[in-house]
Amino acid sequence: MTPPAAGAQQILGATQLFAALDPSELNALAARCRRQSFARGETLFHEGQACRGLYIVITGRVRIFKTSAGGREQVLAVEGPGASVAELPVFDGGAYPASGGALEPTEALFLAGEELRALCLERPEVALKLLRNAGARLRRLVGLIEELSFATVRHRLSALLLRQAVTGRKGPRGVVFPLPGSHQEIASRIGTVRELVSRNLARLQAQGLIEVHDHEVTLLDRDGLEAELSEG
Amino acid sequence: MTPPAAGAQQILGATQLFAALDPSELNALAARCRRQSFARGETLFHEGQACRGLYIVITGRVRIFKTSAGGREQVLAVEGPGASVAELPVFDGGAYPASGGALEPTEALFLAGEELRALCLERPEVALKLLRNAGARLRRLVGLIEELSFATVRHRLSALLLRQAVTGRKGPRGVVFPLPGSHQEIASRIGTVRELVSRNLARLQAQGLIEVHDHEVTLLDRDGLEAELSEG
DNA sequence: GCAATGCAGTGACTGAAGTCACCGGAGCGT
DNA sequence: ACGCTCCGGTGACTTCAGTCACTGCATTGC
Repeated sequence: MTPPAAGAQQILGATQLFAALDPSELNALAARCRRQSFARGETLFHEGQACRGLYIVITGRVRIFKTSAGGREQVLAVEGPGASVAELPVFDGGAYPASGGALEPTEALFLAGEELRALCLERPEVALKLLRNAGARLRRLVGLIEELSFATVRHRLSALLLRQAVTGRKGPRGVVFPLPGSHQEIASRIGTVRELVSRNLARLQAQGLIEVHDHEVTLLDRDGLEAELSEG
Repeated sequence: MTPPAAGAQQILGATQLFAALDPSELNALAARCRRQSFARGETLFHEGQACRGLYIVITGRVRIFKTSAGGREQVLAVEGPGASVAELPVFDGGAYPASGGALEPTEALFLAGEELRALCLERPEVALKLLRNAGARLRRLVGLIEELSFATVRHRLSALLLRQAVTGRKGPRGVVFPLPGSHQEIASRIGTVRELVSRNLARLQAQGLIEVHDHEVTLLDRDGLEAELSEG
């Protein structure tokens, strides 16, 4: 809960949400933000808490997740620098629908709900950006539903790896990229448990589609992995 | 594709989205809508089509669904009179993320995307309403993800019945309400197949929790059914 | 009346998902 | 060095989900 940061207006101006605002508006907005720091693993907000406002990620990554009665977690989204988190519950007045936690040491700006609503009335462009964001978010959630409903764990894992591969660098035997977290974390992203991630990674490796060392994946056979997605 | 209907402004004024507009604005908006009719089972729009605009349901019900490669369907939402459908893809410029079909003979107003965006800039309250709607929609999708990820078919079916029960009337032996569609339709709502709906309904009946005749369900033991939700 | 169609029930089976228990290694604090 | 915790791997097992095949029943249309 540090005081409004110097430089907050630059940060805000760099987010796509507020890019349309002019410097004086950014200044006014920045004055209303609080800068907050979170350690790795720390929680920004809990599912069920009344929603006070939204967070804008400056550095680090935030994961949004649900927890089951049995302790399993399902990740709904992972947001990095420049993204905003929990803008939507701000508008329907309810509680946070899920929890938000820092995957890494994270800096964020917090903006109270009223401020954002007031800004939307004053500058409708901001509301349009929010709606655009909401649309994108909706798409991703629908994609997750599709995967959970239609695809096996192996499918979902393959799809995750292929998505991750676009961030990778080219190696001698294929694209190389880091595993997106521990097996546990991967499991909670694709809606399963640790053991199945381990087994399915082993299986994909046995099929010669990928190779895993440490936490580095080499994509040996992209077409083969893509074929995993279509078959039963 | 009938001409702008007389009475369209009354219909629009009755939706929560446009309730804030005054009569002259409603009139202007109504002039821009097209009234469309759909037979039971007819498709309003297909997943993947470029999104041209949104629909406002007048009468009937519309289901939003995804189709898998194997032909299975997953229902994302069912919207009735007064609700709007596909407002979100209007704002992020992409294709419809899912298909929309009429569950019953349905009348709807179609409003082109540009009109809605223009209205949002002119009357930011409308944008706020849209954001509120989006929040509610998000909540429902997150709830679906939670169910798919954590709950068994029996859980999901029990939850659906309990949700449905609030619309029922009181009978001599418990609340009575209609099954929400065929087994096939229920299956696509809770993300499974016909046979499992049949079996699980039979099982709940054998446990004495419900009774099904024709398409009428009698909820005999609400607490027992709620207990299904919490256990493994 | 008779095919055609769509809906519901059920038995048998297969394969996927998840659980439990246990092992071994890496990193950390004391 | 020691214990602690977190992570990964694996075998054995149970339960759940989904598929296939077939039956019967009602509706509809010719």
